Amino acid sequence: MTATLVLFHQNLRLADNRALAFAAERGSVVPVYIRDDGQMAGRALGGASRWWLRESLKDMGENLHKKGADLILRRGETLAVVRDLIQQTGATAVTWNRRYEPDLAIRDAKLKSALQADGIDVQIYEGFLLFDPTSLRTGGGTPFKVFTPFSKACFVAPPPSKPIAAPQHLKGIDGICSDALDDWKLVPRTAAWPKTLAAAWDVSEQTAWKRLQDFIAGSIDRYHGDRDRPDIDGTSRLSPYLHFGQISPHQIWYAVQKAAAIGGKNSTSIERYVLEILWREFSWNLFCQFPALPEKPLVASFGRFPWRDDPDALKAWQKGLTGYPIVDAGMRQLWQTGWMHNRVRMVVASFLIKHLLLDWREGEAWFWDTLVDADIGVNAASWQWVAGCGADAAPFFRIFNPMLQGKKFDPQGEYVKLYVPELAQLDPAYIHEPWRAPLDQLRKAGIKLGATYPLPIVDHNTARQRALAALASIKA
DNA sequence: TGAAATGTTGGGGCG
DNA sequence: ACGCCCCAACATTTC
Repeated sequence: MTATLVLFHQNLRLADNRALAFAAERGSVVPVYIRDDGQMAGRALGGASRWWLRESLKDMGENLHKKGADLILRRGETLAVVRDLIQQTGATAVTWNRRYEPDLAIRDAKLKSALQADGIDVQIYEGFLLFDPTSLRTGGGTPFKVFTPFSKACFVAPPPSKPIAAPQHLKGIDGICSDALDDWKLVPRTAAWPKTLAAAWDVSEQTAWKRLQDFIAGSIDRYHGDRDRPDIDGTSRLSPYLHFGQISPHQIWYAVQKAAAIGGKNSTSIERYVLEILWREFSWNLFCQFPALPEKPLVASFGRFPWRDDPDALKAWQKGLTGYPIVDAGMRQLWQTGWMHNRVRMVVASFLIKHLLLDWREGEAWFWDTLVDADIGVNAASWQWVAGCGADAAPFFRIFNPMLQGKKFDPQGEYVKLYVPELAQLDPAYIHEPWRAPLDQLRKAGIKLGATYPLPIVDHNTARQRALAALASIKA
């Protein structure tokens, strides 16, 4: 029997894991998660992600143990750790699922050649993305910068590989020492956070799969209409599982395709959902082509955009104290649950950038820290999209009106009431613009604007004009 | 995967 | 019957 090291990064699952399957077939399996702080590329794991990672490793460790192999946790420089483990286990092969972050891909390529020079067999498998970002190109051979043709190219590309089952059994190796997960202190910075996150999420591979099945059996049929409604549980909420790999996009792709083939579901809804999965692919495609995506606006003129410096406004946004209920509800949902509904993400992002004129990178950094689904490629591409400086972006002048967005997508104010409880007693007619409510209505609802709930930190019309003027200033 | 400003049309009230 | 105004409803343009 020959031993194989399986390096886990983001594909933290047993099913549809080709690296793990390769190792299992080959002989003994040594599953390893290496915490290499030198590989953070200047960006440490966000707070919510630390919590999710800890839960993921716990769950996957248990699942691996049940199959017969114990997960080894190590901290240190990757090559050194791998060489040490090779020596201890006699492993003759190392395998992992491919990483796409441009700088990590370079590191992995170096690791591969270093190990090969040691005489080790190295196998790298796909898993995180459906389509190889380097292979999808426009007719002219350039990277896609527009979503629609990109998605069309996906549908005519060679189909993604079909998901495979988890190995039946794993043959482990005893006596390899591992760090204790608790010693890694993968905890967010506030003590209360893990509790609220744990109340919102059950982090396991099994849950991810069940969530997908439930979604396909239920709300995917109404996805087209409900996906924009934060007051309705109309989305799959798979994003964090997809980021950490409790589920693979391949599993989603084929499960949805199967449901479509069986029929009986609203086909517009199914297509819409698949397109959302492809937005994730598109984002990573962009990130692979433009490694500076998280830092640098794709549209060069935005390099001279007159962003304001206003720590108080930033803080008000982060805490959900802007005085605009739909914005505050979103920011508080984020803080409490590590997740925010997609429609509201667009609204709060537009508000930060356009109403407050704060740099989209400030928002990106906050999302990175607080989202359990924080994903560098998706986060960067999406913030640039809202800011109007990204690929196929919403034009900058598309400024969301928070009152209209609230009325349109949270018509009864149920979403606002849930996350902004100080407004819960207010007549729904005024819930998205409490400053317009008659005084007696406010009194009846126990609201004193400026005391129990803030007045708007900026006036909508004034802010809108200011944003348009700022845009004009960078033109030509 | 906007919103606001501006333009156009057509019905109805009314002198 | 006619012109005029008002204005909602819709369309187009502009930001």
